[in-house]
Amino acid sequence: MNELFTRGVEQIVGLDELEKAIKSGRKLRIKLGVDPTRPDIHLGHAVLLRQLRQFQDMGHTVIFLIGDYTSKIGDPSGKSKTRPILTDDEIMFNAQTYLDQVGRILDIKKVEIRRNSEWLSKLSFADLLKLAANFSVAQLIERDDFNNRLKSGQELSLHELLYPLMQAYDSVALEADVEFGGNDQLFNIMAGRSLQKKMGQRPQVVFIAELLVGTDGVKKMSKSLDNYIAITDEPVDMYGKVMSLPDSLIAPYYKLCTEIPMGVIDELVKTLAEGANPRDSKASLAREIVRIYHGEAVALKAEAAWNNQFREGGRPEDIEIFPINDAHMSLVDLLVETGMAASKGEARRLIDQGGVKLDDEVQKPESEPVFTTGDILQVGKRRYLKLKVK
RNA sequence: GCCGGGUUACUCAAGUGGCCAACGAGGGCUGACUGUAAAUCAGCUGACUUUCGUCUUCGGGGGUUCAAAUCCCUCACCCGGCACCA
Repeated sequence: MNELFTRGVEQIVGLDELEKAIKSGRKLRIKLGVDPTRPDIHLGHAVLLRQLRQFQDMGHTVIFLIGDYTSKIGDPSGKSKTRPILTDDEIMFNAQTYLDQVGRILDIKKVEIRRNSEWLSKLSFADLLKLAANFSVAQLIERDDFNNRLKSGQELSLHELLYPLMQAYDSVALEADVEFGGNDQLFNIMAGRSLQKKMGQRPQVVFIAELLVGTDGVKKMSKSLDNYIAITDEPVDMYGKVMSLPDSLIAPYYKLCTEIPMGVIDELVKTLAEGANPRDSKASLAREIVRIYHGEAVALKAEAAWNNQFREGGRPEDIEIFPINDAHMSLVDLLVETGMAASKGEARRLIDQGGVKLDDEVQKPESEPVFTTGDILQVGKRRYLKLKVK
């Protein structure tokens, strides 16, 4: 219970209010807003979603707010550029994909799903002006991204300036008690808190989740940086991506991505510091994470497959079969035809560099193999094809 | 509408008439090493060609020149500023 307010939490504004409310047994309305721009949910999002799940299990109501209206504007959060405006179809598609994935973590049947077009589309211009009167320009441009853009002479549209206002109004419309978000959402969520106050509502508690560092070990996990582990990743990929993490991320990932008790994690960190092999703890981390999203049996299987392929240098179990017509075709052509190389030039390069194997035998530029059914073509460390001569 | 700046390969970014298939960085790929798909090191990273070499590429189109990413004209888009309109 105590961990609920600390583990994976960067900041809570209104912690006292939250504790009191929970003690009183009141059912809380917890808002999570999403701009349905990119559909892949990854472990970084999961930190927050899993926290929500805990609240949900305590009987509180999670409100999943799809920013269908606001996404037509484009949230400026963390963006140096104005986002493109999405079409209705794209929004609907992304939102559905999002919901499907969220269902792996939250009990989606108990989630209240709302769209902010429900109320935002009904606001008149006069309503908007009234709302806008609650904020000063100085307050809005205080925000970092806005400020930076102004200073560096970049474009900042008026409609973007209004974004925090709309998100704040969402909280009013939903009568949210708590709003969740990453730290890039701090400003917007705070705006909601103060607008609620001004409009005579109980101000929402601001719950900011900790950021998860991506697989590169440096930047925050995000799809656009391609350093993410999606919760829909194939088990073996998921396992492998965790194994490829820099050792320094073992503890943070245990803390943010699993429910292993903190005491156990601290113990683990200690043994690592004393020289234990990080691989072993990383392997159990990988297994645990795969287990959460795919189940125990699959996790064990993924581990076995990964060990076989990468630790023991074996082949993966299921190799795709590629049919070829001519057993005497050149290796270069074969590589291009199978898609292992994008061009003949690239195929030659791969061969020159010793990256192409046929049945475990490194192929030299001058070799002219004759292919037979069942031959295993390998490019690099992890691309395999089984040939089938017609 | 006017003035100025910009548009270069996956991304950022150098290059201002021939030495440019185009510096550099990131990314990607391959190899070595490793507990690892990490870190580090090395090589590669437009297409065709065994090699010599040939061809296409620097926002689009047109032109000048023996020769253009580089000069001129024109069009499109982006960024500033100014003006016009309120």
